[in-house]
Amino acid sequence: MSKGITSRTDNYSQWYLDIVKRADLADNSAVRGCMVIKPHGYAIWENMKSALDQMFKETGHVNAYFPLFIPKSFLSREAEHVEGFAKECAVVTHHRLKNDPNGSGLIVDPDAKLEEELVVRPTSETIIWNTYKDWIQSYRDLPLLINQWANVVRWEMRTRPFLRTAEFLWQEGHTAHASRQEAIEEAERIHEIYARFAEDFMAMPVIKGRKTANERFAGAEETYTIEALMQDGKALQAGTSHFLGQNFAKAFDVRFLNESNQEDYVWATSWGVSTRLVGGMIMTHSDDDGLIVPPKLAPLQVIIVPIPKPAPELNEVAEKVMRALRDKGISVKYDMDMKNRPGFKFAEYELKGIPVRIGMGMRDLENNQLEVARRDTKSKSMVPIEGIGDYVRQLLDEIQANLFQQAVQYRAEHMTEVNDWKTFTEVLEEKGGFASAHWDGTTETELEIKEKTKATIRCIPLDAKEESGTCILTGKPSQGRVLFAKAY
RNA sequence: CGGGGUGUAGCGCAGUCCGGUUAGCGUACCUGCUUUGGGAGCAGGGGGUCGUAGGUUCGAAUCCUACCACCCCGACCA
Repeated sequence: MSKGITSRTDNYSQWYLDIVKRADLADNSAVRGCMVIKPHGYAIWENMKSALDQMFKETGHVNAYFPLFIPKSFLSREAEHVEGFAKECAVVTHHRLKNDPNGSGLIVDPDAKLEEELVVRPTSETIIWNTYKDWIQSYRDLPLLINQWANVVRWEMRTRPFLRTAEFLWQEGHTAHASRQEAIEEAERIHEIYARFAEDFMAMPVIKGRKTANERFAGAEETYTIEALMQDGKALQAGTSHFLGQNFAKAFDVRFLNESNQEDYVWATSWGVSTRLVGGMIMTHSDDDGLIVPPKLAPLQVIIVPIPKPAPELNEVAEKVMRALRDKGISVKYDMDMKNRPGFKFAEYELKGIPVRIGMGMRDLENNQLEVARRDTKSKSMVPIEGIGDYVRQLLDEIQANLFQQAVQYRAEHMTEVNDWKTFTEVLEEKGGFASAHWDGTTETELEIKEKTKATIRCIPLDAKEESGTCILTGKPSQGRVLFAKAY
């Protein structure tokens, strides 16, 4: 495209990289696999963060902070957990540098070797449960509902901005409960919050479901997931919430006395969403002209562009319009830049995904009206200055709703029930999206299907109806459909 | 880690095969003038250890060796 964005049909992953770059969301950094999140990208994450944080607080959670470094021995306490993460850990082995005696700059001081190596957290279950052991004595200390906003490191071989980076930002909740039931309810409550956040704020429809044993979090008894569908037909795991049973309590010896003075291990959950959501947002809504941000997450909701350039009469009206919008809780900026012409600004703000643009020239003022353009449909209308606040408020809501509706429709069109192997492979290969099919419930079959089609079981939907059928691969009996897709 | 590709100005590239004055183009940047309702025009100007380190040569962006980084496609993963 003229704006330097590869079209989605030509090369979807290049399009994605172009959007990230041209919309000023992130840069590659000097460190392999790690990105610099630029102000515009970070502002979107901040908006996600504050909405989620509020939802967590409303459900009784509090924030805390645990160390970046985890003693290596902690990681190995829970057998499945260590197996899941061992392959992608950054390890700190020394604590000092010194000048190379041979004069070739700094070297690691061999005398500064750590007695116990430290792992840069890939997730914090182990250090947190080691701490909880000291905090929990009785059922009166429960439930313990803690969340932390942090960075984590997973040494990925292949990275993509936001979707998979070696270091990423996220929140991880870690809760402790007196009963199995209570912990399961907590995991479900958060699952629900994630789904609501994705749909209400990101305008990204998600399917709520459970992971199969094979796809489950290392160390969990049950993993709940929200799965979204991207515009290229691939699925994105957008958030997971885990019921951890007593696995970590046993590994870290976290016991409590219940009301009948009996000792028991506590029940645990953990749950997280990450900067990956920014990638999900991009791939759910954006088009070949640039980024599209749902109004509720937009760093800036409305931009006012003076035509052809700032002038006293225009500035005065802009001030008035901004007051009217801010009264309605809308974020707005007036572009006072003298350097660029309107056409340039239009393109630039479209690239950055500002939901609404107001164009304002002398001709408009004479008619007491403004040109209001919406980013999602790119349509423009002339709107009376009087009542502009209410108009834009309503327009933003409409944009938010429209983005969601479009995504819902896309997903509906890419949700295919299939009953035979041939159609199954064709759907996955050509049409993309979710293939809803019967599965015999075994990991062997799941792996064989992955081997043959590159598709995985994204989830067992919570709302799946009971329906007997036969496995798409083996023909063995099945009690319900699961969702297959190629995934990010 | 396998297969392929690319490293030359902030960004995008040509030049490399076949070594030879001062390394070039677009864009962005700076100055001035004219412009201004969908990425303005003209003129002038600044900006380069040609990825890094060795080697060959009178002479290397160009040839040789090693290394590094990034991108694409696989295997692994949120």
